[in-house]
Amino acid sequence: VARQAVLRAAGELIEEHGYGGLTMEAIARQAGVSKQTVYRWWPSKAEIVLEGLTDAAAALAPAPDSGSLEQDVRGFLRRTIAGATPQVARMLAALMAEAQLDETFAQAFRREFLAHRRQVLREVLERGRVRGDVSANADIQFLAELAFGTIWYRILGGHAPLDRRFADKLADTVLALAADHV
Amino acid sequence: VARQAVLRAAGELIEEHGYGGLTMEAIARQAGVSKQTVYRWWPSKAEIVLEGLTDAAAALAPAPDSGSLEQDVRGFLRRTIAGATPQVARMLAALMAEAQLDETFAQAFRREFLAHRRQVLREVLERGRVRGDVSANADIQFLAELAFGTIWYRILGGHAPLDRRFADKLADTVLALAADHV
Amino acid sequence: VARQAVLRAAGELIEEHGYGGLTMEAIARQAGVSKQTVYRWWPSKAEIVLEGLTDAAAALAPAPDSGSLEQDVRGFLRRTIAGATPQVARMLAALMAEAQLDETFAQAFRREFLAHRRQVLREVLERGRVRGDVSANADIQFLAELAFGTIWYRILGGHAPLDRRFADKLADTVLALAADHV
Amino acid sequence: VARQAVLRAAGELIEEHGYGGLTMEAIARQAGVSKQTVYRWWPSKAEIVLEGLTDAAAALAPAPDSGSLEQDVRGFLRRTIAGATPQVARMLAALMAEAQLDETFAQAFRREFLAHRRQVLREVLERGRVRGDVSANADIQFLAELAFGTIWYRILGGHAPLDRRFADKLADTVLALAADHV
DNA sequence: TAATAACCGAGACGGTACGTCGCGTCTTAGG
DNA sequence: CCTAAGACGCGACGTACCGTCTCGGTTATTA
Repeated sequence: VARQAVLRAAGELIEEHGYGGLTMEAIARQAGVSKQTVYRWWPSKAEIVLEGLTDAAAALAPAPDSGSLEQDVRGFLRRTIAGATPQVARMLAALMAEAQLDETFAQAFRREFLAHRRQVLREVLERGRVRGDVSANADIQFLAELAFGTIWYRILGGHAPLDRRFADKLADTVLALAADHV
Repeated sequence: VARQAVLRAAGELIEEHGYGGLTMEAIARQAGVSKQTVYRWWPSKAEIVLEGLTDAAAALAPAPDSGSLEQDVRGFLRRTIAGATPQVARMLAALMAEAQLDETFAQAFRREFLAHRRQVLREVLERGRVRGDVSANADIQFLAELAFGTIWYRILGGHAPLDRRFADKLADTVLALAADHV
Repeated sequence: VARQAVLRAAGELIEEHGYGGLTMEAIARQAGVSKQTVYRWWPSKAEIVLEGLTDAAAALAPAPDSGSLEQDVRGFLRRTIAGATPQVARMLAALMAEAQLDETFAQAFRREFLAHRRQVLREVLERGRVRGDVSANADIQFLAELAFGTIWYRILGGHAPLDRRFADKLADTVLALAADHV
Repeated sequence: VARQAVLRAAGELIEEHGYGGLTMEAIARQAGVSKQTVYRWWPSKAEIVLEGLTDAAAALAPAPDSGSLEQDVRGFLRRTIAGATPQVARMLAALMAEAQLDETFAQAFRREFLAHRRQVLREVLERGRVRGDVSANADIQFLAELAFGTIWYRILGGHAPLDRRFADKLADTVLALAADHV
């Protein structure tokens, strides 16, 4: 349907002008669709971007239990960071920005996106704790914040790349702290 | 002059309606000042908020050399986080959001604010390295990202408080990683 | 549509505050219409007034051939002057003023309004010349200027009424000069 | 003093951008004078233009009694029209426009300028009446309106030059009507 | 010779209107 | 029925002038 055209148009426009230059009018124009149609399916441009991103992120969602904490954590962070291609990173930054501006969207975004991602990592670490690979002292909630915080900081700061080296260094750090070599 | 009134008005309006509800018109109205006057001194609302914040942040700027790495790091993070009162945190979140929307402001903000803050922490750690309190293996740049990333994540996510417990846990973590007990 | 409301509002505001107090903002407000809508249909307030006036002037446009020069001239001037009610006169004055201020509008106004009105009177006199009621010596172009000049002078000067006595005196004068009793 | 600079600047700016593009700010800037100084001496731009014009018009003011009606009338109209150089004509048009926009200025302008000029011509014709060169039937007030109306029409319409031919034709017309060869 | 006043430039200031842009809602016509 | 096309009320944008208001820095007397 026209939904695809809208999502594609939104992606192209973000690529071109950044989220700041993104407007419902422009999306409709670019998609060759009437504004009414856009509003029929999404309440705000943030939701459009969120859906576009969800599609792209569908691949990296699963956090399978490989039996090894290290492999689980490293795999999760690698997949997470690999998924944050420049285009996706821009969209994520846009959503985080929007969440600061629009309290309604903020609640949805924090609850359904940020908390959910933390939850996945926490579950990985919980499994590790059951197996004894995570120290009883380790604050799993804090470790999840630490990991995602560092990732988001690069996404938003744009001062360094989101590459595999970064993913591995982050994994090393999380694993070391989880093992409570601290 | 009228500058004070504008800064105060901006603070009040952010408090009241959030940054999303902040407009140049509203600032001018609230401050009892003409729009022209606002534009005379600041090119965008982000710059107003930035200046308001800079004033508030002037106090926590110094990172004195206490002779002890732990004291320096803990003190720096405590002061940083203590400075991020709810009101200040909202402003910081607003600026980070604006930086995602306005490439011009982004450059100024990233360079002059984010990079500068990292730099202060890096210098603390460099001093520790000279004294031998920081391992040669430790990646100081990464540690700074880790610390600020985690702080920003709480600022932007709003899911947990920016309190002294948090500051201390973060300090513990950074110090452990710096000492390379990993 | 909203066009009618705009034209009516413009008329009312001119009536109330004069053309000097007429603004696009006020027109939009008075008409209960958005500024965008006003600008969608007219490039300037002068064009709005011009259209409002054209509507009002539609009635007095025809200059029928009655077979008698005197009847044609007298009829034309009577209808022209009768059409310049105080309200219409104020609008005409406003347009003439605007034409002095806005060169773009001036060209349209002079060509499409002033020249056109002169043309109608000239045609009446040309018909009279063919019938021999207008002397070969008479300068028809000049007579048209004379007639409209005198009318406009009263419109702009506001020192004397635009009544039937005036129309008839003007008609007498034009006819006498046309007959070259001079 | 600075008054001269202001008057000169106003003239230049009208020449360049027309009265519509004339602003107090621009006059002050062009004259190298502060706005305060401009406001110290004139309440509005119309008054500045009026003064500039009065200076230029000082020469053509007198309407001497030559003893001959024809010479008086022809001389008066020739001098009047010769005084309306393109630059002066633009200023006159500007003032007439301003009078339509600003009721306060309108009263001054109509009373002190328009009425006064008509008065001069009426006096010429009155002298002619005393001498018997003007018919008892002639409406002197109307003749003055006719003459000035036609002149103003050319000034405002800009469709034909204000030259000596025009002045003479107008004089012929007024004289013929005055003599009541009608 | 100094003080004192008149005048000046510079420009900040509170306002109002400008003309444009995007919002989200609505109506209309057509496939 | 879903769509494109786009008019519409709304409200913020950033700019231009308005007329008023200090603020210092001349000149040009007057004491």
